[in-house]
Amino acid sequence: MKLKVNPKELNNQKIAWILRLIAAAYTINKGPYFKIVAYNNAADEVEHLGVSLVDLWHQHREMKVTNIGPNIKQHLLDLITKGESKHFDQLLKNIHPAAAALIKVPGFGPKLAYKLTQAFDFPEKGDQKILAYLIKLADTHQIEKLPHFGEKSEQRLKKLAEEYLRIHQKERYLLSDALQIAEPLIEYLKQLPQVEEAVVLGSLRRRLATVGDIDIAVKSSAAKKVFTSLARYPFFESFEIVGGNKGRVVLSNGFRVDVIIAPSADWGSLVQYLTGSKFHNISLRGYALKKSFSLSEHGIKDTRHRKLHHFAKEEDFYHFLGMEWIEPELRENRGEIEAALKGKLPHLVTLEDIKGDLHLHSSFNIETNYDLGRDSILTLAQRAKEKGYEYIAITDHLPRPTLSVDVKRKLIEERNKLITQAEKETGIRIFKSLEVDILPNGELALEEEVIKLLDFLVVSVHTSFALDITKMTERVIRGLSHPKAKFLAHPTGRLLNKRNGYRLNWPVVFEFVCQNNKALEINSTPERLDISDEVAFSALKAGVNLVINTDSHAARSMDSMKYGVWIARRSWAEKRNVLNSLPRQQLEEWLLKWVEI
DNA sequence: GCCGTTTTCGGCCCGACTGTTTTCAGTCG
Repeated sequence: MKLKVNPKELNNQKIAWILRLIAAAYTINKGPYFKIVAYNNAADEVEHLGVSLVDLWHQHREMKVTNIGPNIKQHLLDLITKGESKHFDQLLKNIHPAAAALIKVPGFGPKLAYKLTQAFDFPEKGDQKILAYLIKLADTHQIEKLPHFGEKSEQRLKKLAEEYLRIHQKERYLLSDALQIAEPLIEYLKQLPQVEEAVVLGSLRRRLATVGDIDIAVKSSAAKKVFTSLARYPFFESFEIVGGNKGRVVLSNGFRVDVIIAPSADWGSLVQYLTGSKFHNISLRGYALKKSFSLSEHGIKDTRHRKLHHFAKEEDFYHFLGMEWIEPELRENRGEIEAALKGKLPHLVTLEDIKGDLHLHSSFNIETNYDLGRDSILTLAQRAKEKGYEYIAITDHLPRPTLSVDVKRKLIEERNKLITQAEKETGIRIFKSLEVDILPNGELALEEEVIKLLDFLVVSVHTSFALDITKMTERVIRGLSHPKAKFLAHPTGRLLNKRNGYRLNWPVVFEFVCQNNKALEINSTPERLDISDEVAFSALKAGVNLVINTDSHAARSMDSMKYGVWIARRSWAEKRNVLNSLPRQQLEEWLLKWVEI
């Protein structure tokens, strides 16, 4: 096959996919093992990069990325500038295009894809068509005739292909949805007499914005009884036991839950191993290996004395390696192992550190084109009080632009009265604010006469998402330049599984935010979680301050704060990096200090 | 092909599961 890409549509995801394809080509061609590893490492890196590789090149003429050395870099530049790479095409020469489609299916590796596409006359284009052809081959028992294949593999491949067509193309699950499924199940398991402990594992424990499936570890020495009880849990579509200690459940809503049983003696090792991330564990093993230790879910093996050390507690597993216990949110191989060795891990911000919510929508009828909130200003303030907050900001959407300034002013004055009342009634400090649109040219969609009635402004982009990266960057910077604009809300506009969000030139935005005493929001709405932890991680490195808000349109949604805090923790945020962890007086000093730019 | 707390050469994570064949290859997390 030949690789043809449109440089304009080249994003990190596509680049990662191409790098994996090259790794697969080396595997098929029995190329050197280290090249396969190198290309896969490069793909992993690109996939987890906070910035777009293509943007990096266009803006700075550089591409300094771990695991991308001079060679891979040159090939990628060929793709970015010419849309093709002679070297890649040479490697892919004997690979059928259908093989590239087949390896997207979990369970299909390079060798299998190669064998199948060599043996049969697959269509060249269209993932659906290619998989349909595979299913037809299985149905007509063509595959089992091949050497090293049998009836069971044939049926397995068919099942994998069908599952991919049915489920896998679907989106990942939101963190919030996954927790709503996992938490009752954990409670159910914990109640069982044979169960000492039950926790979530994997990406859910590390609090990723979205997760592929749910893994739960159960501490028990009676696996069989646990499985029997598990099979009685309501809303199952199917239940099967995989190996001796693992049960796989598919819930009626399509969610997959794996339940792994471990005895208490090895609990720590197992939980460490299954929490991941894969990259954290690889890095940890690499470090351990230098000290002649081999790590696994069973414990730590001293390779010189062949002695296996067992760990009942995860903390002891890390301590044995001479490092601090690492918070699950940090386990992404972003330098946490080095920090843990030096005893310099960050003291991550917690939900209890949060003193207020600076992005809330009330039900006050402000004559806006956008959605109103469901609850009154007073209700929001009361909820804030219950949560132990010291302050909130009411940041309704702006009034319709077509209204006269007079009408707008009257609306705001009326609303200000209600805010003052609620403030008196609850003792919560309530800032008078609006969420103001930044127009495509960077102007704010609100007149100065109205702005002066407000304490500060939340600014955000709600229209014209398609501007190019340079124009969009100028736009948000100009919007943030208003002295009363204190932070950019949902800075990329992404909607998880639905919309990628616009691109910004982050170094430029970071610098502006730092130098002008502004902040970036982590929006805690489960469908947004914007900015991402990757972007927040680089933002904090650049010295940017964060605010974590819920953007609630109902009092109940104010509980979503935890999701934003988790994203902040994943980006290494400490309390001092999060402005709405400040006590009221200090927060006011920041929020109400307007500096002309 | 890339990297560096054994740093410019030598080494690159680990074990389980599955299906096939009977000692291993392929894939996954």
